[in-house]
Amino acid sequence: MNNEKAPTLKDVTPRSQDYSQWYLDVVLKAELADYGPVKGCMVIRPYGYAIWEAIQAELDRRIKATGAVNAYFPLFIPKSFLEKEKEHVEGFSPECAWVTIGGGEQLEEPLAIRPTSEAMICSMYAKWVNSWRDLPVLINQWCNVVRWEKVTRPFLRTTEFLWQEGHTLHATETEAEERTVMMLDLYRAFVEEMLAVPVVHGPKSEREKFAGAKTTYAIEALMGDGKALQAGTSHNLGQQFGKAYGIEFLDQNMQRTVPWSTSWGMTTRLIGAAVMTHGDDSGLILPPRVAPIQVVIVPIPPRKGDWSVEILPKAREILATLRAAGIRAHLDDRDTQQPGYKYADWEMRGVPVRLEIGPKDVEKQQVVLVRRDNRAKSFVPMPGLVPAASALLTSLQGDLLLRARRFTEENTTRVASYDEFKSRMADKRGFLVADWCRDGACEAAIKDETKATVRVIPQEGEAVPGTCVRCGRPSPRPAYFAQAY
RNA sequence: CGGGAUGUAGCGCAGCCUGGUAGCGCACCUGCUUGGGGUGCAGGUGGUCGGAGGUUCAAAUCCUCUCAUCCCGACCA
Repeated sequence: MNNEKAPTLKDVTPRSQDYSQWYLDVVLKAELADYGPVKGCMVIRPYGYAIWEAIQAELDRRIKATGAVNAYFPLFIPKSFLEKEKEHVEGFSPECAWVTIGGGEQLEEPLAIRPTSEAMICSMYAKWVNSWRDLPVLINQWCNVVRWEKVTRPFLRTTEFLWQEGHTLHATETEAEERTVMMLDLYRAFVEEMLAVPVVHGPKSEREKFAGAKTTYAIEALMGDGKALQAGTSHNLGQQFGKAYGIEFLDQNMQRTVPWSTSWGMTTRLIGAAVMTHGDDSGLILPPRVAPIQVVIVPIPPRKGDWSVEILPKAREILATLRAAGIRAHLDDRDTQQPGYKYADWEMRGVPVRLEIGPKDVEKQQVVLVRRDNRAKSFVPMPGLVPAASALLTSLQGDLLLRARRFTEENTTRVASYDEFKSRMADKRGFLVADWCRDGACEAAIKDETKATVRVIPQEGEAVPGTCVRCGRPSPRPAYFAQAY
């Protein structure tokens, strides 16, 4: 049952009114992050960092399950290292931060603060790899990187951000391509299962690919305002980096061979993706699997007398029971706030399930459970609490994905004419599925005229050739277009 | 990096035009009260007015520069 109407948080801009202001409001007021003293550098506060930790824990587990291991490489990259791969340096130099002074003295060679670690890691690989027996190399790193961005937004685009970057070397081109696609699929599954964010996936256009890559694959999610957000990338780097950094191995035929490499990463941007995908006018809605608090217990004091006599002990007992069952629970025992205030407060923070325990419930040996997404209320007998709470969390997780998927589908449109493309992009935006000739000039013109870019070119299913929505030349299969974050 | 806006207490704002030693609401602290959707009352704490320089007897207020944030455009996880 759906109870009271959503009380609008008086301090959060309604999502329907101003999406981007709403986003900033909830990120700040739910205490996920705060602005630091340097432009584009945010502080990730404990509540936001706990989400990142949940993401890290599971993503790390899944990455290791593919055979990769973790390592750590230096933050500083000598200028000459970065310059070895031409396309790569051209792509990244505009957003590089440089250290030129150390210990009070001018450095002989400037050091880049890593914008990504291909240069550093490949240089080390050149020392470590000699034989086909050394392959594959499958290393992942969790770290921070810095990219000097002009326009920044908390989590979505910050000057410094946290991520994982995997870097692999393979003896064959096929194996590298398999790895690239495998990691993309791992990312897709992770984002859908953990963050309940549905994505489209496939290779990028030439124009949108990673600097120096042969092919870039990406997952892209559609946000509530109809703009697409790149949520993860996996690059097939071919032999480019191997050649540039002098990596060679002796293969089984005693031939000196340059290995094929890949790299793949996901970032703290995922937190922004989850916020934008699921939130509502009352604030955040966190997917249970990454929510720092899955169940918040709000004790209701008796009309007369002391809540510490009966209510609080019961609430503590419930807290212990839930925690023992592996549910991340929190007891809000602040006696300075009213229950109603606490409801609004925890809703704003996106806690998936609220548990109310008051005099009436103690009497009836029950608790009240309320879902964050639709505020549906259920009365649960105390003995069945753990299974009921678990089931509620599970179904909420599933429903969030379904709801987001429905939204994405409803805002994905197959367009046949450029007029339709333009009017649609000027109006509701969303994903537009359109045939495209693969010509970069045409792509650039589309961006000029509609602000939309090629997000991915999905490969599954039969290729149905068509004609380019803009110029009419042949198109092997349609691409997904959207305005991007 | 261009165009626009903003910056005064933790948050939201007034004061600036017309210079004269800083105010309101919320939050916070104390006490009582209240408690199943943001209780109420009373009393209190807190600000070198984003920063630097200038004009002036005197600057939150006028001038210059600078930094940050937001919005709109060109480049990017």
